[in-house]
Amino acid sequence: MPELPDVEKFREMLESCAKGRAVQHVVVRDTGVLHGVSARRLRDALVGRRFTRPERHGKWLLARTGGPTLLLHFGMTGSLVCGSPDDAVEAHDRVLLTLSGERQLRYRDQRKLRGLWLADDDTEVARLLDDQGPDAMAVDRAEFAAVLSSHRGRVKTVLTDQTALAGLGNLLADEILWRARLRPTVRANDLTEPDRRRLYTQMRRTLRSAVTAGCVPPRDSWLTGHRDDPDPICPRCGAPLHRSRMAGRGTVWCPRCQPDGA
DNA sequence: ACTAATGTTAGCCG
DNA sequence: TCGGCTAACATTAG
Repeated sequence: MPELPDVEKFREMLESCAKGRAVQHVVVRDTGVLHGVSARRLRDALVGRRFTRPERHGKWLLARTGGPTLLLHFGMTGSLVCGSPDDAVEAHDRVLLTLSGERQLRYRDQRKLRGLWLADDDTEVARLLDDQGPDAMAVDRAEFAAVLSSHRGRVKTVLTDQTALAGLGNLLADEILWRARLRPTVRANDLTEPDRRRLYTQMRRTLRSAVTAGCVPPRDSWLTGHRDDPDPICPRCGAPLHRSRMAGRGTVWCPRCQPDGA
């Protein structure tokens, strides 16, 4: 599930659920999601702290407290749940943070591909996010163009490379390229100036809608609404969509709408 | 039984 | 150094 729009939804949830509230209890039900921090140190660092305004960079969520920062990454199946301590605990609830005011935050994740990190200060936050490219929501057109021009790989690979640009995942990349009428296999540095402008515009439009929806919505008018169909059809031109594999990820595109750049 | 799934990373190769 | 590929991580659903 989690790409930038999902993580932004978690950020908004965290802000409304936890901002200003103090951590009363920390329960780690599965230490497999902790990275570089023990359950004891996590508890000692967080209990008694109050959450301040959370931030997001790419697919990372930063739960700030004014002291240490809890960093969350949701992998492919993670989510953040805000509820009551009385809610039934589910099988994949890995970490529970009980907050003042009868609230409880939960890091829920089936596959445990990523998890939780703890940074003692901003220096350590910066170190953990050191390899991240500019955030896809915040990047300006010039910087975006510079990212594309400086990579010789395929444009889809560049869009999903978190060190080049942070936030886009497999679904968003396919969706944005389809809207911009660019084939995922074209070389990023072969894009023309109009290509780059169109790609930037469509990235912004797609992100704006997806952030409003809180996910990459599988709407009928979106490519994403059809990628799991048995015989998918392009919702724009009716041509049969193509499927392939790029960098190990399933890739869907329209051979008619997204012509070979050459 | 086999495959793919919205993520990331180490290791290998050219 | 860069880009591309594969396996691995852990788990479930079709």
